Amino acid sequence: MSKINFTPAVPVLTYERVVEQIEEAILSGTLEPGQHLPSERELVVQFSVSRPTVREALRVLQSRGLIASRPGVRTGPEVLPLSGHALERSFSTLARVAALSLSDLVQFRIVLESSACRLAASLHTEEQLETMSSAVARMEAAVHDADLFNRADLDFHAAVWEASRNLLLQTSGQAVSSAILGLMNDRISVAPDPRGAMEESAASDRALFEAIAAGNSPAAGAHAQQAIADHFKQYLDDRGRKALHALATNEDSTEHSAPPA
Amino acid sequence: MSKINFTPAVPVLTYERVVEQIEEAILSGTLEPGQHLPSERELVVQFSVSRPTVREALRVLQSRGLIASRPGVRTGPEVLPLSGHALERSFSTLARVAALSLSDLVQFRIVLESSACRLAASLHTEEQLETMSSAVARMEAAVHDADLFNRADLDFHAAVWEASRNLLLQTSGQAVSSAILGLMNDRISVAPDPRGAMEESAASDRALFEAIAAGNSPAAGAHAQQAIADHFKQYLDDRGRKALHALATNEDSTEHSAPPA
DNA sequence: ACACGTTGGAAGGTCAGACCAGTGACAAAA
DNA sequence: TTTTGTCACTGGTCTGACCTTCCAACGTGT
Repeated sequence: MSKINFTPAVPVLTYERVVEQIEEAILSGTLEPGQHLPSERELVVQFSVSRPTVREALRVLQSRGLIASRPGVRTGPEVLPLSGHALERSFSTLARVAALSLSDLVQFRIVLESSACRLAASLHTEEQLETMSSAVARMEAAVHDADLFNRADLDFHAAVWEASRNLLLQTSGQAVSSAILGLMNDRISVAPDPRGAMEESAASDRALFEAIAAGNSPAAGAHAQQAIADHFKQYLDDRGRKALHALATNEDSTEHSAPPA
Repeated sequence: MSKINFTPAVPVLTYERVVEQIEEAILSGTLEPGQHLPSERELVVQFSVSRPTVREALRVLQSRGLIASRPGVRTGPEVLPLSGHALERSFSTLARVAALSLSDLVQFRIVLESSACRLAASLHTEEQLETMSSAVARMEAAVHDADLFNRADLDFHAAVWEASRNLLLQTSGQAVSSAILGLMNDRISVAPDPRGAMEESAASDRALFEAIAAGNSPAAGAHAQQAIADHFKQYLDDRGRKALHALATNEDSTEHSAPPA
């Protein structure tokens, strides 16, 4: 009556064991970002495997964004700081294959960013508020220069993400934003009315900033949702628009300060 | 004074070009899940590169969850259906390194799952409602059997994710849930009071189900948030608890139906 | 005619050894 | 001191080989 459950005796691939050991060393902090792995030939000796095996392992780690290697550098492959790069690629891949899901992607971003804004309103520091304030000011001053404007816009949103104090939310949000940008660039390239769009965008970011600064979480969340929905409305399908009502914080909370039409 | 700008003549790695071509074929649908790539030796001929190069490319695609290869099979590497596996790994990796972020992970799940419940309340189909209903009933009938109970619990949540009608939300949510489970297993293994916990869990899922069935999005979102916060309260840090108030739908919307204490 | 064991070839996994094109530190030359 | 050239070593790629595993076709025996 003993409940022994034998586990399948799956063969363990050699390169996988190399991956595991190196990954463990990186994730556990034994190898910190900026440090370097031994050279491939040295790893061959240490793991007692052949160079192709080591290289396959390094390729896998590379594709996971954990290391980077360049030919000629004498210090060996470098351990990278952990980034959302792999996460972003996963989002893009999923978005591309899941049929017609730019709408889903936008909806997802609304969920993430409005939550981040709620959190930011509640948890922000003075310093982060400074950063946001300066970024919004730079946006308003740069409606004539799309390049400067976009940079300030990115800075503002980055500050909001950071103020949410949730690294996972921050990384996922930025990854999904990048994924949206990437897919949009594949379909449409220019905005019809740059100047007007920038002014609208700056105004909505200003309103969002003030809600965050005031610590008004529901208003901040509502503003973020409205801003994203306006900005990407051409990409939302019927279901996406219907979903907005379900996501609205409460029956009428989006109306206590009308955003610019 | 001409403005010629030479672009950097970066070397393009051979295996990367192989990856790009195969990935493009898969993502564009030319190669569908279940189909097979040519064998490694055949790819060597088609790409005019050596076998190690082909193998490195295949390893990368494999680590991205796009293909799978087994020795001996005569049909070549198989194209896999796209899954959130890579996404889940990304979440787990991020969660593991971002210091002490089980709290962040739980917070993130609250954001995703409460949004999914809001959407599910608004967009569910009759069939999905059936599935949820049956799953909740099975949970209530299985408080004596942890195994059966957990399976029904998973079924219920899977149905909710599916009813959100957002594949990205669904995949991310399930990925983050799996990541939480994985990390919890590393830290603590048994619940102190299985029976009581199961009854509580069943009751809160029942309440959640009724809110969804009634199409009450705010209530569904609030129930989900409360349920997850209760279930993982031991993993939430101070900031996480404070954040709950910011995420609460509105000043008092969580109180119009008191969840079980 | 059917079922069953055998077997050969093809697949992926691994290895050893080699060459090339970069890199970077150091020494020689201006 | 600054520039230039050298050279050892790196990663990128290739060749060719061997092993184990798998599967399909074959040839048995019933």
